Amino acid sequence: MSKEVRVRFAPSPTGALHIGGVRTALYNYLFARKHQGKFLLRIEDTDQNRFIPGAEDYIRNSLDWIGISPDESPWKPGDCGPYRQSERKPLYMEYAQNLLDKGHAYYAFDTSEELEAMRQRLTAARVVSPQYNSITRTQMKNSLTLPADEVKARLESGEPYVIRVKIPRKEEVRLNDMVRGWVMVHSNSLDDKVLMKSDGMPTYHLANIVDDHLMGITHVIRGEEWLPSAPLHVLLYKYLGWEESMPEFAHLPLLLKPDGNGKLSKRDAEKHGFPIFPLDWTDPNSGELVDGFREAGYLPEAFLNFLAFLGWNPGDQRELFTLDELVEAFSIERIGKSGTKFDINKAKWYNEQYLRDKSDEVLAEYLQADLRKENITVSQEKAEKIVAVMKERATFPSDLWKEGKFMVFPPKSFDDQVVAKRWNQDAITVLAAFKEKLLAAEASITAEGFKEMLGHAAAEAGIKLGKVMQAVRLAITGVGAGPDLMQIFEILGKDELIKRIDFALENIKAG
RNA sequence: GGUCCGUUCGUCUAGGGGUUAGGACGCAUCCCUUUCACGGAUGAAACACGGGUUCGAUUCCCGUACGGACUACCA
Repeated sequence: MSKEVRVRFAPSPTGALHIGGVRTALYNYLFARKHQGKFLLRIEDTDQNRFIPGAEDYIRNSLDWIGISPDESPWKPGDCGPYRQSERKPLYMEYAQNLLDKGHAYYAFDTSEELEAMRQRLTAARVVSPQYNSITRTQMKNSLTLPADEVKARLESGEPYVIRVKIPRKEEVRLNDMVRGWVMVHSNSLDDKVLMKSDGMPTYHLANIVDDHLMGITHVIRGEEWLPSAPLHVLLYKYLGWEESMPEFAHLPLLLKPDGNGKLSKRDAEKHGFPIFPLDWTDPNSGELVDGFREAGYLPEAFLNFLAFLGWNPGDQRELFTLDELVEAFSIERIGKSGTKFDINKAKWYNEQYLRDKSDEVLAEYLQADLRKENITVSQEKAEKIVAVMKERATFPSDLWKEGKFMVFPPKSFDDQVVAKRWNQDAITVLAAFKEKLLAAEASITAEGFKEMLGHAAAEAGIKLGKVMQAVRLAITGVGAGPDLMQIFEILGKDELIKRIDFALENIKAG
């Protein structure tokens, strides 16, 4: 039996968690659950300049919202803590030193100005890729070019330095990606990446290898943007002597813009008017608010289902999956290779499916919440009746109220087009007759009863009901379309109907 | 520019040497119906291009084109 599967989601707390990040987290979660493994969350906050307060909570809340909370995290530590890289700072130097000792890394003292000068020089010399590598490092200020005693002196004097990996000049690095198969790259296209920064923090490259190793990570599932640096990571595992336990890699296809091409970005959300972040986020610096799926009315189960299908499919024709069903069906082999354009229509469709699946009782709660905001009180019984007839046409819970206001408020005006087309003497006659019947009727009438009464009113006047039905709807709701009218009658009740008929008869001008 | 990755209906995708190239969203038409919606039915709609390999290629190989990612003391 192989060892326990352990995967991690490792976001940077630099702002709102992008939807692509949420998907990465989801796939990690699904993979872990599928294999009875553990899903951990590690905060990659080695860049202290980019730290944004609140971002960590945002990540936590986002994952909680869709029900994929990590088994181990900063707020639920397991045996491999701490789970924030900033708190693991003392750990990394040991491994950098190990690399230094083995000759796989070296000290570099170049200032950012010197680095910039080097790049400009190379660019001017038309070097195809100006980088710090096996060629250029011979002309820079580092422990490979400087005399040993000078290196020692610089280090002892407290001069800032970084530690760089020494990439071999000629070596083929290969890795077997679970999504893409064998990927090969020549070491001469890699550069001597910084491993330890001058502030004593590791860079992502060192930290992720050390932490994944220490945390027993078996599979690294991350975005495709990491693929180019994966060979470096493979090299690092090798140099650290961890080749045997190196995790497997799976690089996920990117989420693309809905129009044209390119990576999905915040701009697209603004441009198209739909969210690309799970929850609302207020930038603490600019105060700018970006919309979240949750606040826009997406149900977590719909969002989850939608997200799961962005780059993965079960191989059969099912579309609707609960989290548990996703776990059951998930496999990395079924993740696609190509980038995925973001289609908000599909997300809406998922939302409609899940919305309709909810009980009237639950839906009534959404309605009641909206009603409370407007200081309107209706009985739970009535709220449930309203949502029962409204839910077939709602995309978001807020539509229940937005589209169903006539259930509470009588119309003040009437749709001109419908008036022009349907409002005529027959309609007035039937409505008047219907009102008379209502006046004489019992207090409580069912939809069936209303239908019968209205039918009689029309028949007695010698008018076909179908001819005036829409005019009746107009009189009662103000518009020409909506749910079953008799159901509406039942919800409104006899007295309210009489009032509305009176108002309509007095206020609608014949077309 | 360089390195790497990718390319089936508008979109998400299934498939994979011989298929009427399947499904879903969206779109259109029809049915249901008191309207709209739901639901049902039907339809339009795709293998980027060029060479190979092969009896046969959308499928395998190589190019080309196009797209993307990466190319920081950011992750």
